[in-house]
Amino acid sequence: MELERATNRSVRRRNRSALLWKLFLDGPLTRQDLARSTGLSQPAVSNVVSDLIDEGLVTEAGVLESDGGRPSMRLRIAPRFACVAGVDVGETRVRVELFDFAMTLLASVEYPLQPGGTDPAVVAGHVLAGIDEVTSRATVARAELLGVGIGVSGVVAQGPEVVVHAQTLGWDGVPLERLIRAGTDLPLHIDNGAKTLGQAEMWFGAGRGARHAVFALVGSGVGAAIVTNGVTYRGASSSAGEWGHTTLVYGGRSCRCGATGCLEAYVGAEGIIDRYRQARRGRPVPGVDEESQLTELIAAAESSAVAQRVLDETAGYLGAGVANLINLFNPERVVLGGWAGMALGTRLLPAIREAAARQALRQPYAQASIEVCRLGVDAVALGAATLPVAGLLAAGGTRE
Amino acid sequence: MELERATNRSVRRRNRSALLWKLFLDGPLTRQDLARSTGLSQPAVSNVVSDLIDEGLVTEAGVLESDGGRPSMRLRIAPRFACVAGVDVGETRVRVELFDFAMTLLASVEYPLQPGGTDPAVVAGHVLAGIDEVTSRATVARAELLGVGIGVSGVVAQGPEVVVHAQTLGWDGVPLERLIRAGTDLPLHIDNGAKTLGQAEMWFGAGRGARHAVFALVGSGVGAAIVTNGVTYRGASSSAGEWGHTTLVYGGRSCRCGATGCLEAYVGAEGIIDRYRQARRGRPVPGVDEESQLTELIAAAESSAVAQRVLDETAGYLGAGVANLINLFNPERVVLGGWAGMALGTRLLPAIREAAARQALRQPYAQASIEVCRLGVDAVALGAATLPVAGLLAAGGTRE
DNA sequence: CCACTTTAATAACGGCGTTAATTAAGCCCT
DNA sequence: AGGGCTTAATTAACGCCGTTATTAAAGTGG
Repeated sequence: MELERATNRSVRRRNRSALLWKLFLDGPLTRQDLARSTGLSQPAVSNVVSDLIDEGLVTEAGVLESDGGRPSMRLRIAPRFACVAGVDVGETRVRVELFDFAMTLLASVEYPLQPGGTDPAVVAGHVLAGIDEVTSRATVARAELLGVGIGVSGVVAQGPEVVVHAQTLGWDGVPLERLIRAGTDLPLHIDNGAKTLGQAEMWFGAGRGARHAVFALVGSGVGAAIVTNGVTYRGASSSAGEWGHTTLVYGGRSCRCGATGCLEAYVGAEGIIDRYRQARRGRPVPGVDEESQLTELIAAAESSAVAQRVLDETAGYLGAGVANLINLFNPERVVLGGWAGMALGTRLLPAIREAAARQALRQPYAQASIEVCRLGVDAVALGAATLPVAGLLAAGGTRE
Repeated sequence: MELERATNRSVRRRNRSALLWKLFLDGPLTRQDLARSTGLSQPAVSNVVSDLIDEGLVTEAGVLESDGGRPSMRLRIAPRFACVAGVDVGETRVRVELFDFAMTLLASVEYPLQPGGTDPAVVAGHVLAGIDEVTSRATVARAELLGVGIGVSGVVAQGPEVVVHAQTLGWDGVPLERLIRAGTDLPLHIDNGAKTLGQAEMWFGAGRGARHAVFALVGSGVGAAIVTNGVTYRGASSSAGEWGHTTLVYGGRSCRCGATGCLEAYVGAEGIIDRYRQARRGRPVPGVDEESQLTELIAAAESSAVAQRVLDETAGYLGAGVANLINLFNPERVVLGGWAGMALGTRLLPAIREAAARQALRQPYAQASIEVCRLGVDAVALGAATLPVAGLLAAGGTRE
């Protein structure tokens, strides 16, 4: 347990934080709303709010209509208070986006990556160039930039210095933080891309309002973000949620991670396409890349029994994988995302639910709804950008 | 996020809680120790401590030697402050234990259960009778009893009223809380037995000092307790950690839960023995119950290649199951427990580690140590008894 | 017995939320 | 237009509680 000590000042910090979170997620709200929902007294709310307004974190935004009685003032997070950058280091591209404090997109750039091995220094260069690019396009000064959040598709090990392991990028122990730090002194928040996407869905998408949710991301790789008690679960070294490499078929297909029977080897885009190829007795699947091949498979399922069977099997594997998440985490919500997950989701959702119902225990299954994500793949950058914001809100709006 | 408001009073409650936890887990300690470790000023510590002493929660316990300077006073949780009862509702017995506030065992009783279907009312009766029995044996008055913690082997769904689903007991939706509540007005804390055992190991056993740990329990059934950030993770309806019914062998052996390929069907005692029986071409395994049959199997492995192979396979399955926990939770520690887990553990640990290393991702695997539990099977009751204590400590020592 | 050291307790101070009482700012009705 | 009513926001008095600075207590060693 090991609680931290509390002082009188920490009371204020905590209440500032509570009001800021509330306004950020549910705003605009009136002082009365805040008092009611937090349980604070009205004077306390007024006091804190007036500080927040003075500091530019919050602004008044028009009065509400009233039918008798003084009309109440709507309060909201000040969009102009600061900006944040969000970066998506994906398998095929680096995408940098700039947001204001209300998470409105101000500008974005994208740098394609060569498939296969990618030089970490090149990626770091793209990140730095991207930040320069979006800030200059939106004419945002360095001082207005609160921080940079970076979502990387791979295992992001937090420690004294963030180190990234990403098989699909050919990275093993890349000190990405150090590489980027060399070019900027902005606060950096580096995290796994699945986790940042989960964060985005949590705040603005299918996760809103849930305390316990699991975001199952299916793309070329397979990962998950686990939100427990409203907070992304990271584990000892921040690599929790590696769902794709859990064993689903003991002794089964070999996976690029070196193990056998991993979920990813069955329901990752590559695995699906490879199973389809095998079902076609080795005939290659038409399409220039995995994305078009998967589209081809889904289209073929309308007429081809073989394609249909492959999809059915995919739903079975995916459903069992989801059932494992439900049994282990007992979430209120399971959200299916990732580009392949979205492509499959709408079509396979009933079959996935059915398979999950078969494999999960009844009680936790009944507690969980299984849905498709709302925000799409670009949400990795949005979620990454929430990291500095979350840090500031949690600290009560004071940059330490 | 939704933080709770903070008031001046909550500062004191929080600091009381911090000092109590510290004393409870690491005591005895001096006021100076407390000030140093919590960061509170010395007067604040003295102030709070003097309240706690007045209220009987803490006692002074002798002075420390000094070589110059006033010797400091050792402080400890007062063992006589209150008592707690811990109950283990297992598959074969109900065990009730009574502890003082320092978790020293004062008395215990055990009531055997008929194998197969068990009447919930009978169990509730045993619990109530057990509480009467241990309190009268230890001559503890009702008012001294802080509460009762109950660990049940099954899914314990927290809600407005606790409901238990336990296949091995033949229970489906049993309102155990209501049944027990009918016979007592003591504060009741009902939880899954694996979780209470994990709690016990966390405070007094193999989990001490870890922030992120997973307790893998293997008995007749298979379960897990997941501790994240020092707190047992419960999920939306408190049924998180149902590791035994995660799919490990897609389409594999059928499990008593109705699904196929569950981990429990392979490494639960029943599953192991059944696999051994099959390997012996159907010849039954000698032994009157699962426990002796498993012992027989382990003994046979010394000379029999068949038995050896069954154990090796068990280690493989178990290792893969542990690898899944490591990939998903990224714990510092994985603790293997349960009666079958302990019987197998010492012998199979190297093979389990090896299998886990094969199936888990390298980075999270390297973060996790895999160990055997320290406290044994009776720790379910001990862990259950910690529940009322944890509640009191978290509330700063005030019964709400 | 006195100098020195370390622990524990007081005292003065300041931050902050709470309740109760005002003040502000609108609607409605005559 | 202007009182009466309602709701929002601010001000005032009060009390809790941790902090720093100071003093008292309780030892050792020469």
